[in-house]
Amino acid sequence: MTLTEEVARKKRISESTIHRLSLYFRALSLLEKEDYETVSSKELAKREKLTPAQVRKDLSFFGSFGTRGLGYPVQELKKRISAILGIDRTWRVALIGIGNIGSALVSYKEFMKQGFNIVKLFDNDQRKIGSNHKGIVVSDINNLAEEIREANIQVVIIAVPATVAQYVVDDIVAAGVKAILNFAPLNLRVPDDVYIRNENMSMELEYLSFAMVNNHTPKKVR
Amino acid sequence: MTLTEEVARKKRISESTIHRLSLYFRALSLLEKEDYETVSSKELAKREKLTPAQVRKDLSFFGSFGTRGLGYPVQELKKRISAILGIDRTWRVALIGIGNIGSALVSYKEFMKQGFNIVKLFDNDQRKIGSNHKGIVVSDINNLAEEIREANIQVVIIAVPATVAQYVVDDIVAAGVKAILNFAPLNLRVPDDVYIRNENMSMELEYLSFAMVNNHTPKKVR
DNA sequence: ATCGTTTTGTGAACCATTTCACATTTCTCA
DNA sequence: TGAGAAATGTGAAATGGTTCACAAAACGAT
Ligand SMILES: NC(=O)c1ccc[n+]([C@@H]2O[C@H](COP(=O)([O-])OP(=O)(O)OC[C@H]3O[C@@H](n4cnc5c(N)ncnc54)[C@H](O)[C@@H]3O)[C@@H](O)[C@H]2O)c1
Ligand SMILES: NC(=O)c1ccc[n+]([C@@H]2O[C@H](COP(=O)([O-])OP(=O)(O)OC[C@H]3O[C@@H](n4cnc5c(N)ncnc54)[C@H](O)[C@@H]3O)[C@@H](O)[C@H]2O)c1
Repeated sequence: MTLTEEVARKKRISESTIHRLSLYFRALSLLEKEDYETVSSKELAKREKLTPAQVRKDLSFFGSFGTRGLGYPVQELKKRISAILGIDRTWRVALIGIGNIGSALVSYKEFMKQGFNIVKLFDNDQRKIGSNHKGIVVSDINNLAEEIREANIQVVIIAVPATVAQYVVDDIVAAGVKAILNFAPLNLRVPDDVYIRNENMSMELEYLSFAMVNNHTPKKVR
Repeated sequence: MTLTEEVARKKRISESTIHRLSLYFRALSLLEKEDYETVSSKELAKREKLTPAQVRKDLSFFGSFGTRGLGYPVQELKKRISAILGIDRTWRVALIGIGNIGSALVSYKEFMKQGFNIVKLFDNDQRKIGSNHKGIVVSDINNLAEEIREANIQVVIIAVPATVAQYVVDDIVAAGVKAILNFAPLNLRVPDDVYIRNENMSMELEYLSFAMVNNHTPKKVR
């Protein structure tokens, strides 16, 4: 068990903290490009609309990375956070459903930059199977289990219609995949040892709608 | 001021509660299709991986919609929630940046179903301006302010490269738009009276990565 | 070397959200 | 009509997350 792992278990790092690590990582990437050597919790907070105390507390869960009076070393902190998030490596990703959203995702370069390499595509449409997207040939969903295992896939992105998503997930789980990012708007059943996250775009639009109709003044904006 | 508005102000409804209303709405739509007349907080909770107490508490912020011993009337509750969320009406939406993700979003039927009608498209690429997507002709970004006002746009979706997103947002804000959904991976500056939400896909992948590397056992899964 | 300034790291206090637990209501069936 | 079962609605307790406030550390200027 790594140190980070130990910490995460003991202190029960919250989902919000993890999400904010993503924000810090993004801000640090920019600061690095802008040739900053160090950055204070104040500046980091300002850039992501958070509070300095929040930044320091989040980081303190994982160690003590800063220098009092100076701030945090940009490059070093960025490396540390990427290690904590597990994006200091590459993950082998498969994408299932090469339709509207699937095709967009294949072309999304940010994923690759953060270590998520899409190396397999699957669909069940004969017109799509065999076609080439960004150098990857679309495989037949019927060969899912076999090809997932052969290609050593660790993460699967689901971009199929909601009506078939549960069947597809069942197959993915059976093939041994433990991490799933789901774009279909429904709650998928998976065993306890499989991590699944949902990307639900309607939710954010509905939040905007609620805010407008109710004149909502939330304590915090994400 | 509506009743709902009053409630939202006084009790300071949390972001999590609002997000869960979206989940309830989704579950109720399905229950309606399955011809359920009523549903208990227990069943609703099970379908969205929440607790019955959570469901009841959330709903109780807005009124008392159920019948003891019976549960909640499916159709009625669905209507109530859509009124609370402000999706019992249509919103006029413009989409800016008709690239990979933009094109996918234009074709996404769920938005329309929930009252978000994409009625305007903008881009700055001459090859795209004038082209037709799902019956909508792409406008020149240079006419943004004028056309946004003319078309009475209330919500804007941003799908342009991160490098230009701030400029685009500034123009949108100047045109009087008060609600923005942003897909570019950066924190955009907007005045306090403008609602902005970010859709950040890397965040969820990074969460999965963190979970795998750290053997994370969160209290709650979204 | 010392002083004033800056900024981290972190318990403790505070605040928000979730869960508990139960009185209350309604329904069903005898 | 009454008894038992089901399930809501909601204060109160428990838990979890954020902010405060300050001691400690490091730096730069003199
Ligand atoms: N389009 C969007 O912008 C958008 C946004 C958010 C969420 N989503 C969700 O993403 C999913 C896909 O949406 P879309 O607009 O890309 O739809 P789409 O119809 O364009 O694409 C779906 C793809 O899945 C393939 N497919 C169907 N059944 C399959 C199966 N059993 N195995 C493998 N592949 C199969 C189809 O051949 C098609 O290529 C839907 O669940 C949708 O709700 C879409
Ligand atoms: N592709 C994805 O799956 C994906 C996923 C998540 C987020 N995003 C984000 O969404 C944004 C768009 O990504 P994409 O992959 O669709 O890129 P893209 O390059 O395919 O599309 C961008 C579009 O914006 C247009 N554009 C550029 N400058 C403009 C301007 N000043 N005014 C109006 N239009 C302008 C371009 O002509 C192009 O059509 C990026 O910020 C990206 O990070 C993309």
